[in-house]
Amino acid sequence: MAKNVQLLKDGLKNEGLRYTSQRQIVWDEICKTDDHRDAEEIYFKIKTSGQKVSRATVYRTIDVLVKNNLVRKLELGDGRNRYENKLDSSHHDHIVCIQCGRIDEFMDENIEKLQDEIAKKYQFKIVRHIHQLFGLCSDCR
Amino acid sequence: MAKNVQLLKDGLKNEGLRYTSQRQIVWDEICKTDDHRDAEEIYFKIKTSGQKVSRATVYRTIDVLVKNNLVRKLELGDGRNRYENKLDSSHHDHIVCIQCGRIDEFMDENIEKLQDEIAKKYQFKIVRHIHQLFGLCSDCR
DNA sequence: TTACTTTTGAGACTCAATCTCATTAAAGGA
DNA sequence: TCCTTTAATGAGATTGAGTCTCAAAAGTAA
Repeated sequence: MAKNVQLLKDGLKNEGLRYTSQRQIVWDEICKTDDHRDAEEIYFKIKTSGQKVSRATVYRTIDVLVKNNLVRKLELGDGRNRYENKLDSSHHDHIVCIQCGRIDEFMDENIEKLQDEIAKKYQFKIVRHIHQLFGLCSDCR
Repeated sequence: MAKNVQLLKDGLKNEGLRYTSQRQIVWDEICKTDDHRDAEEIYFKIKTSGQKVSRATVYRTIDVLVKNNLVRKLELGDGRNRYENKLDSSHHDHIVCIQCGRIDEFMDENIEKLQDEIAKKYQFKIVRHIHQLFGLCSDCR
């Protein structure tokens, strides 16, 4: 856990941002699980644990963490963004069950390479990408 | 244009839905361009053209068209869904400029195949997918 | 034409997310 | 340690895309 404190402090310092207890609380909460949770879930989890961080600060802090590469933002297109810590996970994309909501992660070097080729062909400089497969998982099909 | 009328009538009939002038107006508007527009843009375009279709009906009709495979829904994760007609376009994904908003389309058979393999590996039955590359286009980089 | 059922329109409502602005609290000197 | 400066926070208002409600209007089949 001390590791997470340092990670956050360093990340903030790099951006010229201040280290605050609220930011630590939000970052700790996001580190607690490997789930893909939305901002409201994270906010209420903190709230019900008795710690006091306002909704606005939770949202603002998550943005800071995303910008500083500590948290990955997941846009599933259902109007709620999900977040996951990037503590020890490398790049991956997602495969989502439309029935039960289960989210698995996948990564394919070949697809990454093909993406780069497409970017070159269209003369785009890629900053990020979204690749999500939606369907029915083994339990739901 | 007569073709579009028939397409719509057939699509609606297949679903046991009624053919109405409002649905035709929305479908016509979506067919007018190959842009990727959001529901509000489509609504206001119809409104300023002097035709009377309510916002609720525009949204409801777009849903009907998406469900009936006449329109493709594009989720860019920015809180506004975009729509494009599927008149004569085959499946494709999108490459989006984060600076100027330009949206190009791409399609790669190899990526499609790799996706199928991933689905098999995770025992998912894929229903749809989202694959978007975000970056700077040749004019903006 | 009638009877039935779906669709429409106007505006209220939802919900995630953002904004406002007065108050609080880091951080870096002196 | 105490100031001073400036950023961060909290409470609640606001935004904006999208959905819902329900009475009125309009397809559809007989």
